[in-house]
Amino acid sequence: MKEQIGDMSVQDSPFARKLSAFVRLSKDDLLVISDLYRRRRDFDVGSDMIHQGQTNQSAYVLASGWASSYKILIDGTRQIVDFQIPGDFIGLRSVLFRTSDHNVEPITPVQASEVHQRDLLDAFTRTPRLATAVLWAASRDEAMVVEHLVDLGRRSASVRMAHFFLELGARLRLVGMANQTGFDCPLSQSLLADALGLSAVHVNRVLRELREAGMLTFQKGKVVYDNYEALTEFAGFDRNYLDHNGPLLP
Amino acid sequence: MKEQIGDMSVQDSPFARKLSAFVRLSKDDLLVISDLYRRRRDFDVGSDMIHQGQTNQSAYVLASGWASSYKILIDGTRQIVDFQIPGDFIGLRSVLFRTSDHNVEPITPVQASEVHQRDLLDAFTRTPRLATAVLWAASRDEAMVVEHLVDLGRRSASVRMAHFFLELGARLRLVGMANQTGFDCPLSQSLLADALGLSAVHVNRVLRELREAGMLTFQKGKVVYDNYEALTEFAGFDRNYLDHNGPLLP
DNA sequence: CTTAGGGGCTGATGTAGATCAGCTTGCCGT
DNA sequence: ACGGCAAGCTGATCTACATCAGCCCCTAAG
Repeated sequence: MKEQIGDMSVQDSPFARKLSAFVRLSKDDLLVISDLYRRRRDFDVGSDMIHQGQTNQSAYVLASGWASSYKILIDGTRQIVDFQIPGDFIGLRSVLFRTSDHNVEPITPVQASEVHQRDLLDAFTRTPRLATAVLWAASRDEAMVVEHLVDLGRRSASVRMAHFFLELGARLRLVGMANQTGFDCPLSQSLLADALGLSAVHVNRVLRELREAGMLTFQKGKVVYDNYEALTEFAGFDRNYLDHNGPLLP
Repeated sequence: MKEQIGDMSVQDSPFARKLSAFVRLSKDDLLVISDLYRRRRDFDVGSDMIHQGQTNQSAYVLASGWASSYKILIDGTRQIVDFQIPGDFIGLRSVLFRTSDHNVEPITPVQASEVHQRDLLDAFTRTPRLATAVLWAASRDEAMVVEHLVDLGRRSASVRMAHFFLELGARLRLVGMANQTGFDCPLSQSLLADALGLSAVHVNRVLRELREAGMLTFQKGKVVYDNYEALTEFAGFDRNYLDHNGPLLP
């Protein structure tokens, strides 16, 4: 049971797969990971996984389902910082800082492995490569946040939207949940609004715009790339911005 | 010479000081750091330290001066992601990803220690605590980027500006370059504009607004908090958002 | 079957901030 | 001792998006 996650072995879990992409992990490393991985938990929509201000929080690795991490402002509005999909690490900062600076909420029912602070830090000292791997993963997340920052600062609503769906598609493809033609997407228009810094009304109009321009359709929980070429062109999307050419540590 | 940086010992360098704040570092750890720290380089305004797309970049630790990291868009506009002040790590992502996803440019003449990719990764395997420390520092940077994201997504220009100067002041205070009354600030209004996602014209008006409201004055390279209380209130600034209550690893 | 609530959708109106245009000041090089 | 040029500053106009208001449709609960 220790090396098995549901019916797949550790090496095949999205998380280990993602880490292996940039730091080659030994059998021992994988064992340490599988140990971290033991505790499975389920969350329903509406029950926060992590929330702002709370201390001594665990982190999680998402096994299935989608989540969103966000911040609430004094005036009640919120800004979604990112969506999490299977394989993503959740709440790393709330572990490292001891008190969480953001919320994480399931968008669909979620299965996740709980990782305790102590276990994580122990694992780092025992297997330094893992620490490097997690640093890498954290940096990749930061790169995405930076890209979102640029979106909000300097791109128009429609370009922003296009960029968002291209990035999301690229991420989902890495875990086999999307292909060139599109993907299933459980996000509502108001979630999109909170992520893109727009009003829900405007999200609706922009989606129509993209649809009528024959570039992308998002309806009934499905995203379809009607013209991938035109869309990447329109968004100025760097198509290999999530590829990082091979393992860093051999 | 090895344990001395200029005229101060390693433990006193802003970088080591920052890291020590959250991971207690042994004498050995400090030695490894001082070794990383050897290579000193100077940069003038106008000569990029790091630029987008370039591979096999070094990282740097800023010893003196200010820098800005930014991205350029296809249409020529740019978005500044963050400013770096002494003690800050620069270009970590460009080392971990092997090719840089952003630019870094000095704002004032800069002195920095160059850190080679190999040395950094070696240091991680030799002293796992250092890896954890750097992970922590990277996460702290991410937290700031997230805060900027919220700024751009959901805060008005004036609140954004107020928040920016409060955060900057807090960071500068950590390295002894500011106090409660204000600090020296080499940023131009158009740099502010590129950082806050505004036009230079609007930055000017917002600065006037804050000044006339008696909250903050930024003129002739000096920031003065005219009414710190009112300002934090106005910005909804969490005054301990960069404190992370003591070392993570004892 | 009826209703209540959430998501999507649309038109009308309002506004924060961009853009354009120009003017002033200080600074740097010749 | 003068031109050039970046930084700051200001007024007038324009526009991308928000806000407000209301409709339809679907599902879930009574």
